[in-house]
Amino acid sequence: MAWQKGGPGARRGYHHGNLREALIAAALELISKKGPAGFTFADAARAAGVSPAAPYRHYRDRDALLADIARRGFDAFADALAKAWNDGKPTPRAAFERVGRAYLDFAAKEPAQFSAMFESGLPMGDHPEVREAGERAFAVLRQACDALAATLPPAKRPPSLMMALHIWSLSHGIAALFSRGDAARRPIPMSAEDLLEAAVLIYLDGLGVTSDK
Amino acid sequence: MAWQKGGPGARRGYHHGNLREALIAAALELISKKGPAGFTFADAARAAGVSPAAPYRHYRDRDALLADIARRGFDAFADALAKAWNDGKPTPRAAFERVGRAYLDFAAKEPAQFSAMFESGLPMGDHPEVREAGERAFAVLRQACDALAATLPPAKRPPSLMMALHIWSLSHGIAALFSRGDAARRPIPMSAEDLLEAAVLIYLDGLGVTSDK
DNA sequence: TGTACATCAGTGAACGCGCGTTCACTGATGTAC
DNA sequence: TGTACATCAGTGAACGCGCGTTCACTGATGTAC
Repeated sequence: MAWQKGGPGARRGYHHGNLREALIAAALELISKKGPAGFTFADAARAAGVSPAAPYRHYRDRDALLADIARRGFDAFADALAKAWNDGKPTPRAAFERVGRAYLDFAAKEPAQFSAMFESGLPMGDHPEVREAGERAFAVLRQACDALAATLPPAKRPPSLMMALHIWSLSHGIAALFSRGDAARRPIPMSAEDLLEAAVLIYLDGLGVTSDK
Repeated sequence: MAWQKGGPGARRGYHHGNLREALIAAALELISKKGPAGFTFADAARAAGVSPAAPYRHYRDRDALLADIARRGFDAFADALAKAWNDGKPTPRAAFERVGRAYLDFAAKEPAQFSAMFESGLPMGDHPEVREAGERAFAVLRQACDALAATLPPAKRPPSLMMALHIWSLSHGIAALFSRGDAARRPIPMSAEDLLEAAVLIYLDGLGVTSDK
């Protein structure tokens, strides 16, 4: 909760000072409680403690707010994946595992952003900046796959785009079904992280990536 | 469109005769256009050509209608998967591939039902019959994994529950990201079916299931 | 085969409610001189 | 350092709208005798 300067006790006056951020925080809170369809523009305004007309100073409509949340979510997601990848150190293989886990971590720790990113139903065509942010996140994964594929002899080297799509799908499926933090989650007798780790292990074995690489 | 007896020209009178089915059909139509959150009880009534009060004769509220759709979706899904499995004939391996493709087929051909099943945000706790139908569908996949695992020597045999969760997650991820029929779909340079087939191939290689089995 | 009656599955009018949105406004802030 | 003024970011009242839901009702159907 980063309010404006002045510390926690400093209550705002007529001007909120940070309404944009406050609206986003409020929307995330509401999304995590009731899903991406479960909040209204008026709800967000109420939660931020302003009049229902105030949000219009910052967003054209509810979809614009949701799109902004999704875009920021993808940016944070890309950052988290890039940090986990850490240029493939110490080995591409070890770093790769970290990327997969970072995917689940994000879904588990930021279910609201995750929802906004993947389940908001925003038409991608209407929000190119969201799609582009999503592509940046995917590019990190793609890069990791490139590096990992490069450890294989050329004859056995799989297309890194396909690899990336596989890992993305697998991670996304696990996250969507088992790792999210809300009521739609389905219970399983193991952790989502372990489930993904085992799957990636098997998948890489199938590709011929040796474990000690 | 199975109306009541009498053929296409037979217009109903005061009684609709098949309102329950008509409401479901209308809701599916609306879901496929605007997502599972994109329709109201009144919308469904209007689309079915009845007064806004009529649906209350059949469903307590909108969620009950949505849950019924999800339950029927899972039932149809389980049937489709079971049909694809076909008792593992001619070989477990070949049948297994069919099951995966059936998963994608369902998502592609019935995006509205798929949405209602996985993205409606219905709390599973409030709708046990939906959860149970989902479990029946999963059981088909589990059975297929059992049969496939049994072709491996006991020492190398993976837990079939884990296998089933892997394949389910992978299929679901691909379906959710690339195979659905709506605007949220992301474009990729290959078909979802081919993507899944390649992933399953690699995954099974990793497990040591030989292709000719 | 008729008829009386119970039940079912609709109607349509009405209601309260909250949402989205607009509007003229005004307090707070920044800046030119 | 003061002051006048433009701009920004809020207010709060108002509006039309459609939704969810209830209600007394009524047409259609099924059934007992």
